[in-house]
Amino acid sequence: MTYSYPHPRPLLTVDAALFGLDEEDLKVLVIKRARPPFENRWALPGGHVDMDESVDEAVRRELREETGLDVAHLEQFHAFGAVHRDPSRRAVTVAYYGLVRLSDFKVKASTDAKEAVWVSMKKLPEWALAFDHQEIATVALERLREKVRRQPIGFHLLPTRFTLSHLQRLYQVILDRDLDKRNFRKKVQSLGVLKALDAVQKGVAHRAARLYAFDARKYREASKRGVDFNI
Amino acid sequence: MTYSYPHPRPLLTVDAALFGLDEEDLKVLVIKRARPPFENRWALPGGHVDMDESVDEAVRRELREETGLDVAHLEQFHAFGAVHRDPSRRAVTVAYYGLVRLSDFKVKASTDAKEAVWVSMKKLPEWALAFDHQEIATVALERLREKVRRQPIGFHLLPTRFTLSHLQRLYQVILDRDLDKRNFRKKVQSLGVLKALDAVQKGVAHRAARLYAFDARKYREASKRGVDFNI
DNA sequence: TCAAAAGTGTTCCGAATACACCCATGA
DNA sequence: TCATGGGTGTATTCGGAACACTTTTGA
Repeated sequence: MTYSYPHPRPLLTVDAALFGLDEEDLKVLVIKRARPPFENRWALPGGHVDMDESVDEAVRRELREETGLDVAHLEQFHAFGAVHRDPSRRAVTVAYYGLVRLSDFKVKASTDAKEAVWVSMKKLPEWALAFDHQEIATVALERLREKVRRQPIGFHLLPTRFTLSHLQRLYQVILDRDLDKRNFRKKVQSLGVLKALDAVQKGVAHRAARLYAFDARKYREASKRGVDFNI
Repeated sequence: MTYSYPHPRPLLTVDAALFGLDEEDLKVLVIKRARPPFENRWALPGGHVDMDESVDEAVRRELREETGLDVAHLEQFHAFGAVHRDPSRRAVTVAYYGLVRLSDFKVKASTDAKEAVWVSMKKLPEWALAFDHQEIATVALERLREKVRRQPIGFHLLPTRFTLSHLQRLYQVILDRDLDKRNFRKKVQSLGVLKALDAVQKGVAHRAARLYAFDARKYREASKRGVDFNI
């Protein structure tokens, strides 16, 4: 069965730069391609847009199929449409970035056959990603940087219970600069989207820090009246 | 001649919300469709992406063909991919917004056969645009609002020589709120991207205002070190 | 002389920044 | 007892916001 059209059509795909944070760095998920073009090379997860699904649905389906992940925050940011970005055919891709809790992912990864690796954004060039995927990931990070200063979406990268130091480290890694501890705590607590828990860290070789959780209800309220997270 | 593929492919199009400012309001350009679907209805300019051009090139070509315009600032902002956004076929569009100097356009419009109208953004619903074009125009304006606060791209909507009151009005119309005259002048002049000309308005029934021009060289310098136009 | 818009400074307030020490805990 | 990170407050600076009157010009 083939499908014919009076004019040639570019292939329409979706790709996603999924970000995760571990002890080391901000990571992006790449998977090994099973098929040409770029067979056995590393690429961002993604695939074709089918006729009976929206573009947003397509990227969620592909992520489910290729990573088994449900992504906390997924956002379209740019369409990449250079003529030869895929050397083997004309393909235009709509790109998304997503935030993943790495603590969740580690479990699911073991149940999935696909070869998937979290790569430090700093080391991305060494991986020589397929297509224009390095550019896509780089632009994705730029957009995440902008977004994270307007909305506290960074929470989605952390475990559900986290310390203020974890949160500060998250912003330092994304923004690639140091933040003052006292000012950061003042600011983040003034947003009123954190819930202090009656619990502290366990198993650390120093004073245990209080645990906090992201309060989704307070956040939605705050979102409406406009959150300013310009740290 | 037809073109066949092993899987069905959505049609890929581009559309542009071109903004212009006149004495009355912020306007968006709509053109009357010559062909189905939505024949004789109003729609944003746009069309198919050809195989031998990038998506960015496609939108510029379509604008040239349909409006004869060269657009000062043109920026991709979102891909719209709902399944039934085009009721007659599966089509995904990459949307752009652009800024046009209406003073220039008026000349060119007369040399062009196409039926094109500048519609006030406030009256857009009355025009019942084809497809999801009203949504596209609305989102475009939201993005323009955000952008105009980070980069002084608004200049592209004004004649090359303008008064500070013109500029203030521009921002008031885009942001849909009043601005304080003294604060606005302080702020915009502190950006250092304006060049005061040795000329004043002519033919006004009140004190003539000084004319200014946008200084592209100073702007590029300012852009590099990061412009903050948070008025 | 009147109407209409041009042009111009100061005060106040809130937010961002800079900055250093003691505390609790487990090893 | 020591190493490690947790936790806390104040003073200063800067930018944003509020605010009203005089000047110039053509009709």
